[in-house]
Amino acid sequence: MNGATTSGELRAHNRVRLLRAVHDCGATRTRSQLTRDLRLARGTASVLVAGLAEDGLLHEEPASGSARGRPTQIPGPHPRGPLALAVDVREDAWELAACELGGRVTVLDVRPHDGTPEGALGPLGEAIRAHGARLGPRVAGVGVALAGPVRHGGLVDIAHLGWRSVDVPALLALQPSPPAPGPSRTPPGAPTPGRAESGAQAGGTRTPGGPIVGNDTAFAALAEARRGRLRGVRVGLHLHVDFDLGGVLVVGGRPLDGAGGSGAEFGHMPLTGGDRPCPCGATGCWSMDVGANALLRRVGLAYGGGRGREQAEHVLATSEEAVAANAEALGRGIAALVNALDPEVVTLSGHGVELYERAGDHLLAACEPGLMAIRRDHPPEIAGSALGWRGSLLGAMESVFDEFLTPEGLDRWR
Amino acid sequence: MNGATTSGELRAHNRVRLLRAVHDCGATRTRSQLTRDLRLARGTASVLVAGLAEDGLLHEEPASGSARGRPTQIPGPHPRGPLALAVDVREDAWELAACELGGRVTVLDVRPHDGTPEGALGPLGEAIRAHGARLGPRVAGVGVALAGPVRHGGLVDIAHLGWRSVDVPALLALQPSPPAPGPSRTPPGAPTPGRAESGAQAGGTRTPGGPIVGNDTAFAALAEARRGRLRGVRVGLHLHVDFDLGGVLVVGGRPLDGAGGSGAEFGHMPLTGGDRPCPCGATGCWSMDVGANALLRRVGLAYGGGRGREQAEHVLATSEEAVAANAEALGRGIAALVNALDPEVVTLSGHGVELYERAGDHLLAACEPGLMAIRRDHPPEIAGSALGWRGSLLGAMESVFDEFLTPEGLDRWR
DNA sequence: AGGCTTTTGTTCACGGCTAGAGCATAAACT
DNA sequence: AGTTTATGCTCTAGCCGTGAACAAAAGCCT
Repeated sequence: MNGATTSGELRAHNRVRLLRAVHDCGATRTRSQLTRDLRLARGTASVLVAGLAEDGLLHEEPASGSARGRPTQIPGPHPRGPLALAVDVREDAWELAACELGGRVTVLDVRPHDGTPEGALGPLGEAIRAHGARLGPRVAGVGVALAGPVRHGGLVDIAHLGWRSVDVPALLALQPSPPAPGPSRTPPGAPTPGRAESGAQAGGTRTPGGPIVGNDTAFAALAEARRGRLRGVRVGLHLHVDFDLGGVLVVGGRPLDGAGGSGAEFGHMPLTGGDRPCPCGATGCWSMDVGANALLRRVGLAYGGGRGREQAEHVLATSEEAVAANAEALGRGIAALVNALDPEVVTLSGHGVELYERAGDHLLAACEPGLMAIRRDHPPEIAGSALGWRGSLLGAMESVFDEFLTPEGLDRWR
Repeated sequence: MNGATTSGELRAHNRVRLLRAVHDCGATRTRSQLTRDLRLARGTASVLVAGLAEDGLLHEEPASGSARGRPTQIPGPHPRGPLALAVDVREDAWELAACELGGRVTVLDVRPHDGTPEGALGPLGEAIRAHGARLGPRVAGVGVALAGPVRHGGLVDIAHLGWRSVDVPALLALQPSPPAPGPSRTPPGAPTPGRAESGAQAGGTRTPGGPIVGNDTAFAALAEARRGRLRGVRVGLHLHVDFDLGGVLVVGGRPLDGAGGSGAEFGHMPLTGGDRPCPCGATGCWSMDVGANALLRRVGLAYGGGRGREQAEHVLATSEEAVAANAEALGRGIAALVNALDPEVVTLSGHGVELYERAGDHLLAACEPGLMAIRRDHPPEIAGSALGWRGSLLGAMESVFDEFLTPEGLDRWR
């Protein structure tokens, strides 16, 4: 990603590499293993670990198993080290968790809400601020997953809930308060040297000092890339089925966000030949034919507005026909995307896992004829998510650590 | 991209950065400008330039304009420096060129061919070998653009020409001959330390020691990203219209290739609701409705097989109706891709430029209703390519320099 | 139990790298 | 002709990772 050009940046770069390695393996590997993984000299690793422990970023504990030589230690999260606050906001409830380096999750709060921006985000903001005050400077950042396209700056649209350009950071009241008027330490005209200027995040967008707001599908894909079925996969396609369908390409371990921050919208391509108007404003979107809303519509029940999760699950469990129709629509769209993008693996999360388990044959049968001949020889593997419904929350965490585990992020730590 | 971890890699990394900067600016910037661009100390730049000149990679010439202080020099290609051989193979002819660092192109040969693999690639291979022998060790690599999906290893399918798994490196006879039996300097079991193992290229695929074979659209997109309208654009969409339609996403300056090397196939998604079987094996592909073949079909002329370029150009110039239909199909597909991927700019090359000039209103009118409401506020700019029909050739060059301008690539230079 | 082997952590001299200061150079400006 | 300005060159200082030598801490063998 980056590249050090001076000796000083070298050190910073290797600190990041080491912390990232600890985080990515879930704090399971020993110091000597990490030394080999990163091709460091033992002396270098020694200095790095000592420095990071000194800075309250790492804490070594004895490895449990015992081998032949001198016992090694396992670097893990420091007891007073950085925490990522992660939130998954669904159409009907939200969940808030604190995550250590390495990925251990502690759920702090789960609450249902009424589907309005204020009803959902007001209490959530309070909860975040309360926990933030308690945890103090340990909070390295806040990541928020939402079930709709997110534009840069944190503006969110959830068409079927009636959210239009909802300013999530503002409603969460997590914007840093504007600088108080009066004498300032730094003169107003002074440039801020060495400050990273990119606000782009893999799967999320950040207002400076505020939360990283991202699409749930993109975050689920990010988690899948780091700790799930897409780990080590160079090009993967992740599809998240909830009330509707989200899809995003994962390249080199990160989901692609678009120019405006909202790129995880494969669901809004007309891949299944339908002509039904979509709440998004376009027509015949793939997303109209896959997901809980499509299941409910298929059996003639009311749908939309983020209601009916139980009913949809009932349909999923009982209506062979509705499930097959959903799976077929899913398969046809997958074929189109596989043609275009040639992913190595296609992963399904949310209801996608059940759709694939219960009607995988329908899915594959609908996929096959849509593939180019050259794709049929080596079609991508289609697999259920390894993370289930937890993906979006984990992805929100990863987005925070992605920003923290950089030379600039670490610079801000104490 | 990469990241130095030791002091030695640091030097290699900075050598690459400097050469890349020279190449990317087309050898137009002065040494002092480059020093500032790369945030190097003047002393460091001095050492680097001297080293690169010593190695026959760079040659400084006095800057033409004159300013106040001591005159500075412009680093450019060394007269005996590396050359990229670049080839654009179309359905009916090919073009071979030699390219210096900085991007100056010297066309070496242009020849029509009969559309068969042997007829096209046999003479081309001869030409490449002849020029390769003449230029000797200056040849840093060979890049070949082809009008069809390219799988890793250089297997190419051009459905409408009847090419099926054509082994391009073999037909070009550019595979390195197997090592001669007998005593070898390096013992057979000895590992090759520090050797890069990835064969993946942005927009191309390489057999070790052989040419980099890539899709023409992907190469055109690569060129557009480096020297055209997509320069500096984080997420762009490039569409190349020739006999049919190719499309690829450009992220961070490089077109996305898929897992198997062939990712530039947005043309083979069913975006326009057609049901015509496509030679690719799928049905209703977007590519059926855009391009020279679609124009010819529209007016009832024979099409396919890579024939009829002149007729298609005539239709393009005269048939308002056929052009409008093409432009509308193009617009509808663009809307779908913009929804899904949120590009900052959409660029058109090949016939796409003329389609947009002659029927831009039809294109935009067909695009608009397919967009999500949130995309309509800030739709991406749609622009003709800055490189015209030269893109694929230039992209083939860039793919060679992308591989050469790495620490490993430079290591192999003398 | 005691010595040996194996593996890892620690320390330190060494070479390589870039930054930055000071000086030399070469043009334009006055 | 002297001054100003921008750049190139040279050298020292400081930082970094390497790798070797040594210390430490466990298992293994007799």
